[in-house]
Amino acid sequence: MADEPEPVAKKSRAPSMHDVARLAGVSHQTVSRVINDAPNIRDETKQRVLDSMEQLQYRPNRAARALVTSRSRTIGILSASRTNYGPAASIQAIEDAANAAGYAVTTANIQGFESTSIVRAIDRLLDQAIEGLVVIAPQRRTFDTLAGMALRLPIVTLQSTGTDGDRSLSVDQIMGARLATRHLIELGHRSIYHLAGPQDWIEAEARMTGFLDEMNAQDMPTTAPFLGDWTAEFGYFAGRELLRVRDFTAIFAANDQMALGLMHAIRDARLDVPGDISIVGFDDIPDAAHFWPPLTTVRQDFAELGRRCVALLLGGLDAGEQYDGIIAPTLVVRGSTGPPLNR
Amino acid sequence: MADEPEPVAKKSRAPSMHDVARLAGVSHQTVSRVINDAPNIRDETKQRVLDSMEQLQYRPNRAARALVTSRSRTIGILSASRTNYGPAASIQAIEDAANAAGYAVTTANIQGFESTSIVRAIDRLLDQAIEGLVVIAPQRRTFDTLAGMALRLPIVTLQSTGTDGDRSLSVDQIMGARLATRHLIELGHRSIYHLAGPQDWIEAEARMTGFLDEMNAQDMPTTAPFLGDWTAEFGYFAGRELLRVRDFTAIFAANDQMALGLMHAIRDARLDVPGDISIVGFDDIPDAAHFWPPLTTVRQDFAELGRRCVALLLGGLDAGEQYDGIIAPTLVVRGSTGPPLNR
DNA sequence: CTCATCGTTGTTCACGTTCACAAGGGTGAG
DNA sequence: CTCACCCTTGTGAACGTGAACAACGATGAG
Repeated sequence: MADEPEPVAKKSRAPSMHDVARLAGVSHQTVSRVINDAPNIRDETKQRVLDSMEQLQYRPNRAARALVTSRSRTIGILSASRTNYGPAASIQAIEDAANAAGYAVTTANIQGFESTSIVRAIDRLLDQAIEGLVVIAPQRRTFDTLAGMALRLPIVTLQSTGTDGDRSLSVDQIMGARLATRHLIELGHRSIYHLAGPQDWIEAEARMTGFLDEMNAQDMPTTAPFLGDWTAEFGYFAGRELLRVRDFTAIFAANDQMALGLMHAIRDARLDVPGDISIVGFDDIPDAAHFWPPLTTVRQDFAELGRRCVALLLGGLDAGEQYDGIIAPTLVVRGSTGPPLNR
Repeated sequence: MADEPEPVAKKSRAPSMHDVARLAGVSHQTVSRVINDAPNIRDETKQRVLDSMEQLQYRPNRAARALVTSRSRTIGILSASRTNYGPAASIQAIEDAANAAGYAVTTANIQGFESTSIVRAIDRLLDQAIEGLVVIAPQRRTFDTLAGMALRLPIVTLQSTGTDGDRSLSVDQIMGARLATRHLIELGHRSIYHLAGPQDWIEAEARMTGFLDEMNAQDMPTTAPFLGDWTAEFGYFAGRELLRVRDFTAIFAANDQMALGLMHAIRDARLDVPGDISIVGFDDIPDAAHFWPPLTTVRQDFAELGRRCVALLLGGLDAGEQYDGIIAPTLVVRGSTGPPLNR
């Protein structure tokens, strides 16, 4: 354990500001000024510092900076089911935008359904000293828990909650659902089912609301929606159930995966889509155009959503921007819908 | 801007160890010992500290800890195309496992195809002072760039690179491809095409190798594989191209999305899957069971992969475990394959 | 020529934690 | 009774950075 020679490298430690300063023949504060490009530095000095940084492969120590400024420059994302296309695309976009703004991103996933799992996830984010929180694809319970924790953080949610406390930003799910429903009605369908998302999910509720709103607006009789779990698997079994009665000519599924499962069940019953039954989905995942038949669905611009989300979060608390936080979805008509022919 | 009263709260600052220490009537060091549960603390003292922490809602300051220990307890993930199911599932699993071990995770995404983009992504991770790096779904170029940067970090890649420098862990892509190919041969197919992934991708190469190996092993003639881009869209157009000649009875696609596109093109040509043409995919994404027809494919256990990945990274450098880093994939036979009937 | 001012750079401290070491009190052996 | 030792706790320094303030030289006005 005696002192070792260590000819060139002084320590195995990463170079610090002081090392750069020494090499450049200035004080560490001057180096700091160069890094944060403060005004009033002589060009020649600045260049010398930059050269030294380059030569030493210097990297600012984020922890030290965070300590002294008490700013972590980190954004937290709280999400559920991040293997689904929508959340994944949103996370991606948020991360890109955050990085561009010099922020890092950490994510935490809600594992189960109990609220302890939610608390744990938020705890992990708080441990990271996040400066802002984005909530993706949430369930109502998430918000209740969040509200109960009384966080002192800017929070943006990617789905409108209806509550006023936090700012939200979302694709207008209700309008999307109305577009889908109206499309079916205009094709001549009179008996339309809705295969909804799970109870308690904000998005599922909004889509269901949109469906019921439009049906009522057009004086159409409605039946109670089926509650699903977003998976193709569930769509398949729901389809088999529904086909026992078959008192409908169209189904609006709350997402593309369930629509896929539905179509599977319908084909199994030797019925035709859209001849016997029309199907509309929601999300426009990349695969939807190649389902059989290609799926009519509602497109959400996840990337745009992510970008605006970060802008909202980092743009500070400039209110007023709060209410253009709604992005209009568009209907994409493909082969899975048509007039109710075989009846 | 005058001083405000602030009756109760001394500062708006978060409570620190000293605050806890003062409240509990001990020194900050004792608090530190409680947090890191060091031995030799009287139970009564410990409890008093815990109570104070609870009362003040104390949270350790990660930045301060990182500064003094020079350990960030953060793992970096470098990924490409994280909206795809495979990478997304892997990231999820890695994050869960890392969190369980008390580590945080940051991800960086390779945006384009130039190596500057790769360098930038790694730079962002290094700014976070990551202690280990996981590389997911990489292209060869990623590794070249990585090697050029000579990082002093433990690196684990989720796909075998063939190079010895870094430790890798992977589903055995070659074996998976052989399973798929053998299945087609055993069904009686003699002319089989391979729709491969993009050039330069490790996984794509491995699957192609597996395909060619098995074909050669069984003395089957092979044609040059088609190179795709993983998307259903490409699969669709590739299918249209291939069907102009139609000198084959089966196609092995390098992933499920391309297989989906292929089946779309085949139906458009009024041909039957599997009657006219059999299709095998790769990945077993959750939707694959509900494609039409349900897709025969190769299942990879992404979750297991992620778990082992973190174990490998954090388990330190205990060599010897290095070579059980291969997870066997399994073939899942569904409706998209059958004997070549209509010929 | 003198003094104020501005542009540039340096000095010192604080952030919240862990580490190395020291100090205090109790216990047991001789 | 005394001393050594262990258990428990405290003290001071250090990590790398940014903020506040000070200091220095040059410049320009009077």
